[in-house]
This record gives sequence, structure tokens and C-alpha cells, in this order.
Amino acid sequence: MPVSRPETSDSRVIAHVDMDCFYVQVEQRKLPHLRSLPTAVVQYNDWKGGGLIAVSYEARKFGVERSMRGDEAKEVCPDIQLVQVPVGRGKADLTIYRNAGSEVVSILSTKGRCERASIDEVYLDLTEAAQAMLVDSSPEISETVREEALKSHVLGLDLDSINIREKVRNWFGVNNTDHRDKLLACGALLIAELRMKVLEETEFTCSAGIAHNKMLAKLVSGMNKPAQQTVVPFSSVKKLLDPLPIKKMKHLGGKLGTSLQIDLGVNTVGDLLKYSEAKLQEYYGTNTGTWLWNTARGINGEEVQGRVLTKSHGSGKTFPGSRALRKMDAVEKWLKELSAELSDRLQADLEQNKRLAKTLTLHANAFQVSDSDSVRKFPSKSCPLRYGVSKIQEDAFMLFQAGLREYIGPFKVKFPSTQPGGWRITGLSVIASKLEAIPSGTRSITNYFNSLDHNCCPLDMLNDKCTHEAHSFQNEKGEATHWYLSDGDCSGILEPEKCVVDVEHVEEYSMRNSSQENGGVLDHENGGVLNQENGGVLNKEENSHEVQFRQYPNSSMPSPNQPNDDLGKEKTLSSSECQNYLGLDQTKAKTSPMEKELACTMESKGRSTKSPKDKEMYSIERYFQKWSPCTSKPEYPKNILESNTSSGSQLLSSSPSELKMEGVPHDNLRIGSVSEMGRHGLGLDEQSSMWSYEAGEIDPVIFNELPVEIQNELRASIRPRKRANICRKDSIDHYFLPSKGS
DNA sequence: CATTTTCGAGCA
DNA sequence: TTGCTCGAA
Repeated sequence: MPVSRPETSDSRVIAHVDMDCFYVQVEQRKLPHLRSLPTAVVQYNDWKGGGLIAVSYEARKFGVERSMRGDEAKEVCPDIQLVQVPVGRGKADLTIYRNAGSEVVSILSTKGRCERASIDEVYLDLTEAAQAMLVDSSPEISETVREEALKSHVLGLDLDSINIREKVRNWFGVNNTDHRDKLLACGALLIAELRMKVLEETEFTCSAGIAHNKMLAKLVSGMNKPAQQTVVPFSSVKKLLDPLPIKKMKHLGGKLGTSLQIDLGVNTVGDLLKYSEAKLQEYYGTNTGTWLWNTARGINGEEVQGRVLTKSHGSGKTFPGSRALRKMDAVEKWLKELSAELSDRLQADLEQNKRLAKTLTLHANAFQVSDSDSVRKFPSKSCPLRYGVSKIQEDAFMLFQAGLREYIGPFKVKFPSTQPGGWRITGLSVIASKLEAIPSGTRSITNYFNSLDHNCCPLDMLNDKCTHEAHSFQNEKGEATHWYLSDGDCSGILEPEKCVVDVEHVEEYSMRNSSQENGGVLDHENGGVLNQENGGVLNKEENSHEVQFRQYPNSSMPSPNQPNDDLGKEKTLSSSECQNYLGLDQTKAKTSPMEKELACTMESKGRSTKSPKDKEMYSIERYFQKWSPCTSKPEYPKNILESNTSSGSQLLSSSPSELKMEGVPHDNLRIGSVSEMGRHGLGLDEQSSMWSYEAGEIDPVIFNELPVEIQNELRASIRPRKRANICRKDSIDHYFLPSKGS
């Protein structure tokens, strides 16, 4: 249920950015000949042509809709291009879309607090940037950005007016004396700039809503699609909401909305105004009641959460109809596939974001083969997550068996069974959650990253060599909980219980390899590096004991090595499993994480490398011209570029001469990733010199997810950027010059 | 039991 | 905390 939060301010500038038919765009970027053709993305296609999950706007004109089957789409649009979602490990693999979403986020997160709301949606809090733009006399706004902003749909302006362009221009101009409108106008400019930047660097178009809160921004972001933006001035909120069907509001599309319609006769948001807050609370409880009351009035205090990374990773698959699983072997096989994908994603998260998942959850759907429709819920089960592919696979299967016992237990029904009364599995998913940043030092960034290189690990000591990098992770008590190992070809997590290391050796090693600066010992406060006290965690009492499943909520959980009476399945550790026991899987990973990372960076750099000339000429409209069916060649007709510049130049600019202000460094230079830094194995001096970055050089996505202490240290160490050589003019009036006509 | 596969929020 | 439901995309 929604919870009502008080508005912290009535003049925030919030944007909601929504990618246009995102999966289609990702596929069209890969296959440019599909651009401008009616296209849809389907997952699987052996059953009725697959299910559509994204539909291009060209295809929508034919009546093609999401949730149609491929075959249905072909009926209404015979020429539709159906592209399949990549399949890996026998299931749909959404990785390319997730990564494409990250590309977008890394651009959108440069101007304010950023919340990744879904794979293709982002909220931005642009309040500070908008305020700064009002205070600053010389905003660096290019002509094309200004033009793009002027195409905004500003709600509440007289739409039947002959000259809507002029109206919009006036709204953006000084004739509009409402301070909040000025802030929104700045927001619209910022979003226009961001949308163009997204297009230039990713080739994706998006639409956006700009308003004073998340609810309104979200409501209108899809109102004008594709590739357009919509602004909700404060004064037009009521006109927007009153006639709006109640189900259009976020959170009211489901049962709550239906209840409002049926039980209260509320069909539009305006209808809701008739009910007092007390009455709504009486019907729906305190929180929801207040939320409804506020929602009807366009009041919404939800903050934009500064979160650009997902909180969990899940991998699942359904087995509908006759595909329902009926054998334990099949369940195990699919759990292995799902777990392998999950493990890959966890490794990627660890490398890219330095986060570890703490909990593994298994969920399944089952049904009973019988005439009676007793569709009981298969209980989901969780356990502490242990890194390593085979660990996750084993644990997932254990969790399934625990759930299964509970599921069939009271019914004493044999599973699996093809007999009536037996049960079948129609869905399986494994979820890794409680993702936490690796424990970070409170003192030094240098040590934080240094620890990744200079710390050694039990495995190395066993091998008597140090080709691996390692890093230990501690819990809140400072005890080592995991070791992260990587030698470039493989990596994994090792639990301290599994480390057979004698403590003297550890200490000796630690002494040898730690920095002189802090007394020869890096403690965990300085970046999770082994120290004498914490090294002691790996002591003789603890290092050999098998503490597995110790946190399971009930005793029904089987131990992995214990023979399972249900299945007669016995687990023994093969040599390859022993390797996995150490979180290492030599057969996997052909490309090192480093190589992958570099490849990724190169790719995105290459894509964004455009000549300055191209950049100046870019606009979202021109982008469409570029791909329109009539112009087969991507050309930028120069003659239309300069149209309308005279009117545009009056907007938010103190003088025409400033329009030429270029050469300001872009904020999008990236370092490959933080982990790349950590792998360089530099000495302290070299590292500290490497850390004097310019503000724009650090990928904000990475920056935001760093531990707060590190962020603060980074900020302090960042060289202040030189302001562009702009002439100083005071006051906001320079931004809101009267339009030519007045 | 043919939309699939994700994700997050809130509740008990 | 876990398990579950709801909502959304």
C-alpha cells in the first residue's frame, strides 16, 4: 500500500524519464535496418509466436499491443519485425537491456539525485540544479537544447490558441512571474539537455515528465511519446487531475482502484475530492487514507531515492501448461541454470559495484493435478547466500526441497507424480537480495583500494604464491565473513570456515605485505584488510568447522551433504566441486572480468565519440529525420538547422554572445570502473596521484554507490573544476528576458 | 496450469 | 527477519 509522506517543499523540481519502447530500441540499435520498421520484441516464439514485451510506435499504429502473442501481432500487422529476446541457459536473458539501462542512467545521474525506478525508468531530483540555474547568470545552454526545451508540452496553456509555440515561449520567458514555473522551466531545459545527451551517446530516445513531485512527473512522462517531454505547472495540477480516470494513477491501477470505483463510486481523481481524509482512512486505513486524500490534490512528498543500483537480482522461469515440471531431476536441472545465471550477475555486481548479496531466496509455483482446484502457495525459502556457482546451485536445490516438504507434507502426496493428486512445478525463481556494499574503510580511499591489491588470501598462502588478488569482508563485529578471490580468469567468494590456514602464517603474511604508514598493519577499518586481530578470525577453532545452514529458520532444512531420504540423493564432493568449494570455477569465464570491463568501456566510448560538428547539429527531431523511411541516408540538412534561432536566443540567456560559449569539458568522461582502479596494483604514491580526478572523470553511477566515507573523501580530493570563462551577470532576470513580442 | 520476468513496498 | 501480497513495467 502507498504511504503518505509530507511534502518537504512545494517547489521541488522532479522529473520522470521513461525510455520509449526500450527493448525495441535496444534491438534496433543492434540491427539498424529495423529502425523505422514496425518492430516488436518477443520472448520465446515456439508457442503462438512468443509473447510481446515491447512494441515500436510504428507497430502500435497497426493496433499491435504488448501482451499479444507474436501470431496475433502478425495478423494485424503482417510486416511486423519480431525480434527475440536473447536466450541463455534455456531462458530469456535480459542482460543486454539491463546494461543498456545502465548506460542511460550514467548520463541521467549527472544533474541531480537519481533513482532507477525500473529497467527503463528513472526519477531525477533537479531542484538544486534548477535553483543554481536561476542564480547563475550564465547557464551553458546550447541553442539546440533551448529549441528542444521549447518543444515541451506545458500543461494548462491554452491549447486551442493558434500560436501555441508563442505561448510556450512566453511561459518560459519573464512574462511568467511565478517562481515555481521558473524552476520548472529550468528543469525542462535540464531535461532537454539530458535527453539529447542520452540520444547522442546511446542512440536511445526517451520521454519525460517535469513537475513538482514524483507522482505528477510520472503521470505525465508518458503523455506525449515518443521523444517528447511534458511539464506540469503548479497552476494546472487541478485541471490535470480532476477529469483523470482513477485507474490512471500509480498504485490505483489494481485492486485499490477497483475498490474506489465499486465501493465508493469514484471514477475520476476529482470524484475522490468529495471524501474527507477521515472517511478515506475509515475505509482504507490511516496510511492509505491520507495517501488517497493527498493524491486527489496532487500532493506527494515521496523523495527521489538516490539509488541507481537494484536491490536484488532474480532469475526465474515459468513452465506453463504441459511444460510443468514433474520430475525432481528436471527441477534440479532448471535450478542449476537459474542459479548459474544468478551467480554470473552476482559476480558482475561484485566486480562493478563492490557489493555482496547476503540472502538467497527460492520461489516456486506449483499446482495439483486433480479435478479440484486447490492451488496452494508453494512456500518460498531463504538462506544465507554463499558465493560460487555450485554453492548457489546446491543451496537453491536444498531450499526447494525444504519448500517441497512443507508443501506436500501435510498431504502425504508423492512428488513427483503424473497421477491425479500429484503436484507439478510451473515456476521457479532464485533471488539474491540484501546486497550490501563491501565494508569500507573510514580513513583512506587509498587504503580502500589498496586493500584489493595488497592483501593476500588463504588460497595464495596455500599455493605459496600470490597471483591472486583477494579481499576479505567483515560483518559488523569485524569478523571476516568472506574472502573475495580473483586471479583474472576466475573469482569467487570463500567463507572463513572453509579456509584451512594456520593463523601464524596469516599474521606473518599480513605483516609482510601491509603498509608501513599505519604501523605495518592495515586493519579492517582501513578497508577490510587483514590485521592481527581480525586475522585471528581465521583461527584454529573456527577454520575447520562446517557451519552450514546454521541460520535456517527451522530445522526442516536439510544439510547439503546429508543424505536426503526423500530422494535418496547423495552428495559427494567431486574434484570440480572441490574447486567450486573454493568459489573457483576454472571451466567457466573465458574472458577475464578486467577484459570484459575494458571491452565494455571501449564500446561505450566508441559509441559516444562523435565529432564536435555532429554534436552541434544534433537534435532529437533530426534524429528522426535521420531514420525516417524517406531519407535513407543519415544526413543533417544544414538549412533547417538555423531556423528559429532568433527567438530561441532570448530564452534564458543574458546575451547572444554567450550562445557561442563552447569548449567546456563534458561531464561524461568515465573511468572504466572503480574496480579497475583497484586492480592496478599501484604503490601508495602512485595511487594517491591517480586519485586527483576532475569532477567529471568519475562515473557518477559508480560514485553514488560508493560508501559514503569514500564519496566524501573523493569530493575532498577532487580538483575544483574551472568555471567556464563567462562574464558574470547578476540575477535571474537575465534568464527570463521578455520575449520579442512584448 | 499460456504473459514472462523482473523489481520494490509494505505488512504481520 | 521471513514470507507473502500487491502493484508496476
